[in-house]
Amino acid sequence: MAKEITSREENYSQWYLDIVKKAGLADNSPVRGCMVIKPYGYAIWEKMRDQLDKMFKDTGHVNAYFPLFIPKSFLSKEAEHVEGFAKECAVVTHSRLMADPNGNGLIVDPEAKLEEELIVRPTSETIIWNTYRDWIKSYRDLPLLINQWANVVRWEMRTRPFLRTTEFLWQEGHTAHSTSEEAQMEAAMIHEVYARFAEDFMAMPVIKGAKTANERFAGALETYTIEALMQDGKALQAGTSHFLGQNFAKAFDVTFLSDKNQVEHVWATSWGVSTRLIGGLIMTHSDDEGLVLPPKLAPTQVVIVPIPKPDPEIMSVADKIADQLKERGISVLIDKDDKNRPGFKFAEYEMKGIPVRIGLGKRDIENNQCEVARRDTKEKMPFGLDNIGEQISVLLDDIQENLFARAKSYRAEHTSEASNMAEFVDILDNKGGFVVAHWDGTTETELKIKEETKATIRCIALDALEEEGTCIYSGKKSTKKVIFARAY
RNA sequence: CGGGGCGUAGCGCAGUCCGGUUAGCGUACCUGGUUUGGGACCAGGGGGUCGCAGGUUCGAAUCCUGCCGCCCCGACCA
Repeated sequence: MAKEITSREENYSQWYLDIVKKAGLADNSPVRGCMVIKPYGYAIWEKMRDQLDKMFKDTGHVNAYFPLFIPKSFLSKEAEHVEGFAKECAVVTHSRLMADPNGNGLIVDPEAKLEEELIVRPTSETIIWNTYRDWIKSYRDLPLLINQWANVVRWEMRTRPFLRTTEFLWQEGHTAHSTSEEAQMEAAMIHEVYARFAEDFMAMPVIKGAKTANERFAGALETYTIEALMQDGKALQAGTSHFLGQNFAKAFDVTFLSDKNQVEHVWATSWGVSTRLIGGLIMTHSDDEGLVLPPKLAPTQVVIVPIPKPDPEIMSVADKIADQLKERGISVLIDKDDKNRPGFKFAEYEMKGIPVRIGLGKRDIENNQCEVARRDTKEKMPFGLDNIGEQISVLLDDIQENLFARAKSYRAEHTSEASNMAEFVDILDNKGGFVVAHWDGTTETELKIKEETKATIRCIALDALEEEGTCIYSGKKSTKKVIFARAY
């Protein structure tokens, strides 16, 4: 494995690509815009998935699976939805290949053209709502709380590993309710679940807010978002939860008989997070030495490195340490490699972001101790071997908290207020980060600001104060400040 | 799709301007030895349709024509 990664200061974007590659998270693939997620990257996704899945189930949801392909006609049933996704759909037109009569390998068999073309799902609202029509007859069938773990395809023009790929993995929740209020509560509740996951597990602070009409999901009445700030001062939309009103119910004619024997359309939500979270995780915590992972999502939390190399005496002590850690549910790897020297291994494990490294040599064993190094601060300290399990457990909690605190203080330092356009542009160009400013509430102003500064309204924070002010662009009246940033 | 850049060993590159033995370097990989508390050293070894297809030439990684692909910046987006 290569030794050097580009520093963040030199080229942030290259730094990111280097981390993805050299920490062994993903490789490019022969297919444009698609990546191979390698075992280590996938292990992180599995940790995220398992935790989120638990949170969804704890809030009453169940998993199901719907088809990858969607009949083309479905997509056009909800007008805004089709407008939002039509430009980035992969389309299946034929079902068969044949040998080229001219001898140039394989060609599409023109005889095998499909009656109705199929869309590879960019999201599953349409096929799911088409199915819900048959599942929902009575208010007693509601609420219907379903989640699916799946891959989706959006034909993006520019891609970056994890942050934006043509195919990506995600979960999408699709719920149906008998009242508007209940659906809105569901969307808000999931929004809260996402925020808790981001902060408590990813150690990534997020702002909870609502999207403006312009930035809303195609077909939604309200889109809630969690917005995170990356180390280069750009914002990342990390998860969204949508209140869809009755749009999809009407488009797919999904009705139920209420307890008052009235036919009504159901109310809907949908919500999702994707492998993009891994990109957010990387850009929130990692440094010029490599990946930094929060202990709660690290596939391996502790690695034990025998020094200078494995031998029976050291390995037997290492096994005992590992047993004590495993008793506490800590995932631990004992390095059994006898080829590389310790210094090489230290650098490798730092590159992979393993939160805690234990160095164990004869000298340590004589003193009944080991050398413990934490990835987040790179500090090293001796730990006694007695009650090592408890000490490491406390340390892992401390690392988790420290990463969150560090990210929060970065965000605080990179959140500014602007009272006019000059200040606004100055902050964006020279400092980056979130810029809090008054906005007149019109899409027109929002688009002008985007055009002139490349900054978008990330969200209207849920906890934004009502206050009189004037829009930084138009000078018109504003009732609250909103959060702007340049974003991924 | 616009503007830049690049295709030579797994990865990173030199060689191309000005054609000429067997295509080279670093790293990674394999073998042996000495090493080992922060990215070791020595010796030996394997690995290449020089992006593809034509053309010019006694001779092409190098010159000409066409094509393909990738990366970066922008518009679009989770």
